[in-house]
Amino acid sequence: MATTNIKEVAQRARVSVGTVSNVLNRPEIVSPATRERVFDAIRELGFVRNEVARHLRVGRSRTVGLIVLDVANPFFADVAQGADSLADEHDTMVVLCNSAADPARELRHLYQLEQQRVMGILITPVDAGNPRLAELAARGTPVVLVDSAATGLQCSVAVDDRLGGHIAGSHLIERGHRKILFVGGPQSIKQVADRHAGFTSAVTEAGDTEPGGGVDPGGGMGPGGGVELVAWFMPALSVANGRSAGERVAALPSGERPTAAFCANDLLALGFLQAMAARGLRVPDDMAIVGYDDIDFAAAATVPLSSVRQPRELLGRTAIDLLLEEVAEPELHRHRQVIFQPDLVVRQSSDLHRSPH
Amino acid sequence: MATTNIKEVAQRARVSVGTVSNVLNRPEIVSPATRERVFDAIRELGFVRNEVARHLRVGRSRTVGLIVLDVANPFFADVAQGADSLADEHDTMVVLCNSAADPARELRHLYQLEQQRVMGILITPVDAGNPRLAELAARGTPVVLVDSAATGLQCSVAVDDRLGGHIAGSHLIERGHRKILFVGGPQSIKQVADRHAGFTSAVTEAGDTEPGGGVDPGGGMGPGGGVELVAWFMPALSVANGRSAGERVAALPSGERPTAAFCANDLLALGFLQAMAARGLRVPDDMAIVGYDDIDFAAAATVPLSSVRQPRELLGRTAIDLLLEEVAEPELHRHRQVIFQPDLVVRQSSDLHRSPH
DNA sequence: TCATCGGCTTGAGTCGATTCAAAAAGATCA
DNA sequence: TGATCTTTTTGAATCGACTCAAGCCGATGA
Repeated sequence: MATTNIKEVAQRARVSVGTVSNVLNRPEIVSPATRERVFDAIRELGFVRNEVARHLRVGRSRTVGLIVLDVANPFFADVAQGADSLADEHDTMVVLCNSAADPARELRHLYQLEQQRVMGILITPVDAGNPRLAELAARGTPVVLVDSAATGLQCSVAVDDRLGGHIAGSHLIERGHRKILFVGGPQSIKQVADRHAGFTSAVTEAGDTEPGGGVDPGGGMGPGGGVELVAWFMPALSVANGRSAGERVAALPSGERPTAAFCANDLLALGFLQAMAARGLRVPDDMAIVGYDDIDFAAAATVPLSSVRQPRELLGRTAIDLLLEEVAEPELHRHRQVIFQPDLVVRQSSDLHRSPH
Repeated sequence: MATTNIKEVAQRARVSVGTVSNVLNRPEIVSPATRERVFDAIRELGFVRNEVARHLRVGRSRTVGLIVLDVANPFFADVAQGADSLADEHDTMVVLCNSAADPARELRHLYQLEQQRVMGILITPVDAGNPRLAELAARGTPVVLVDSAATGLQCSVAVDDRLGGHIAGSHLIERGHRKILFVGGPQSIKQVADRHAGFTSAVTEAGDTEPGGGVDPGGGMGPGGGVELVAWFMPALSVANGRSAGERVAALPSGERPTAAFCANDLLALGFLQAMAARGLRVPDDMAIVGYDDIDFAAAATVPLSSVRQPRELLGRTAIDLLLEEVAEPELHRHRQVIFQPDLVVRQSSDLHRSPH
C-alpha cells in the first residue's frame, strides 16, 4: 500500500500539513506561490485525499445509500439513475443496494449504511411500517421513503398507487371485461396492496352503476352478475412468477377463465404474456393485459404492453432533493410527502375495441 | 446527531474503551460478566459502531466498488447481483456505480472510490486501455476488469466476445443470409469491437469456402458475390439507438436492404425489432435478428429474440473472487485472466429455415 | 506469608485530515 | 525605523475505534 498522505505532501512542498489542508479546502487563502508548490507535490506523489479520515474529522459524509427492492427491475434502475444524476450535481455519491425484497438483506444493508455514517438513506422498504426506519432517523441518519408514502415521521416520494390501480381497473372495465384477474406480489409490499386496493375500488364503483350488478371485489371466483374479480398474490414480482400465473390461468377451462389481467408490475406482465403465447392464447383477444411501471421493455414485448406509467427518474431526483434539504437544515426541516400521479399508456395488449364474449 | 460512541458505552458499562473494543472484536478474551455488561450498554444506548473510524485505524475497508457501463441494462444488473451475492458471504459491501459509458463519469467514480479507500474496484471500462486503471492499482487499489480481458497488469473476467460474434455470424450465414448488418455501439468499447471482429471473421471464413465469393468484411455496401457485410456504429448501446438503426434500415429499398442483423447487445436488438414492427417488416422473414447477452427480456420480445448468452452472474461472482484473492495475499498474488465461453440461444427472430430471397 | 502465574482490563498512542488560535512574515504609513 | 495592520503559515488538538505493552487481581503452590 503505497498510499501517500498529506504529511508527505507537506514535507515535499516544504510547508506544514495545515497549509496542505488549506490548499485542498480553501485554496484562496493560500498565497499563489505556496499553492503551486503544494499542487506540484500532490501531482508528483500521486496523492489522493483520504476521504475516510476527512469524514471522521468533519463528521459529514458525501455518500447516500439507496436500497431498492430489485436492481434487476428496470424501474429501479431508472429511479437510481435519477437519484444519481441529481446527487452528482451536489458532489455526492449514491451507493445502490439491493434488498431483493428480503427483509434480512434489507436490514443488513441498513446496518452497513448506518455503520458507514452515510449522509442519509433512500429506501423502497420491503415493509414500510418497519420501526427500524424511524429508529435510524432518531439516531441521526435521515431516511427518505421512495415509491412508498410515509406517515409524517419521515420524508417520502411516491406515486399514487391506488390511483394507478384504479385507472387500470377502469380501463379494463370500460373495454367490456367482466371477469378480471389481479396478479400481485407479496401483499406485504405496499405498492402491491395499494394497486390492488385501487383496482378493487374501480370494480366496486363500476358495480354500483351496473344495473343489477353483484360485485365480488374481495377475490375468490364466485358467480355474480356484475364484474368478477380474482386476485392472486405471487411470491415475487418477477418474470418467472408472471409466467407461472399465466400458465395457471391458461389451464382453466375457457368458461371460467378471466378475459383480462392486471399485473402489479411489468415484469409479472411480461412473464404472463409469455405464458399466453406459449399456451396459444391470443392477446388481447383471449386475454387482455395491463402492466405497471411502463419500463422500456413493455413497448417492445411480444404484444406491446399497456402499462401504468410512473415518473421514474423524477422519483429518484426528488428523493435526493428531499434528503439534501433535510441535511442542509435539520432544525428547520419539516418532513414532506411528495406524491406524483401515474397515467395509463394504452398499447395493443389491452386495446380490443369490441367487447369480449 | 445523537450518535453514541464507544466511550459512552464504556462509561455506562463501567469499563475502559479498550474493553468495549475487545468485546466488539475478540469477545472471547473478555470475561462473560463484563461482556454482558457491555452488550447491555450497547443495547441500551443503541450504539452502532463507526465504521469510518474503524476503517481509518485498521486501514482495510469492507466495501468494493463496481462500475458498470449501464445500470439500466439488465445484463449488468445480473452481473451486479452475482458480485453482491458472493461479497455478502464475505461480509463485504458492493457499491454499484454507473459510468453510463461516459469517460468523465467513469473517472469521477474511480476518483471517488479511491478517495474512499475501497478494498478494490471491479470495472467494465469505457476504454480498457485507460492508463488510470494501472495507476490506481500501483497506488494500492486493486482493480479487476469485468467483461473485458486484461493484458496481464491486472485480473480480469470476461466472456470471449470474438467467439460470440463468430457464433452469431456463422449462424446467420448458415441460415442463408448473404447481406448482413452489424449494429454496434461506440467502437471504443472493447466488447463492441471484439464482437464485430469475431463476426467479421465468421463472414471471411465463409467467403473463403464460397465458390467465387468476393467478401467485403470491412463495412461499406459494395457489390460482391459472397457475403456482404455492413457495420453501423451507433453512439450508444441503447433501445433508442437500436430503433433508429432499424428505421434507417427499413428505409432502404428492399433490394439494397440486408436480410439479417446482428446487434451488439439485446437493447439494440429490441429497439431494432420495434422499428421493424413499426415499419411493417416481418421478422425473421424480411429481417432476421440476433442479439447479445440473452437478457430475460429477449425471450419476451415481440418476436422472441435469438441471442448470444453469457454467464452473467458468474461473471460478477468470479470478479469478486479474484479480488478477494488478491486482497488476501497481495504478495503471492499472480494476476489471472478468466475467460468464459458464450453460446447461442436460437429463437424465432433468426429461425427461418428457408433461404431468404 | 510470599512469589509466581495466567486471565482480564487498562489507557496512551495511532490512523490521516481538519480546524483554529497564535505566531510569523510582509505591507503600509508616519 | 518603529508601530500597526494584514496576509500567510504553523502545529497542536481533535474526530472514534483499535492495539498492545503494562498493570492488576485472584488463585495456586511452596
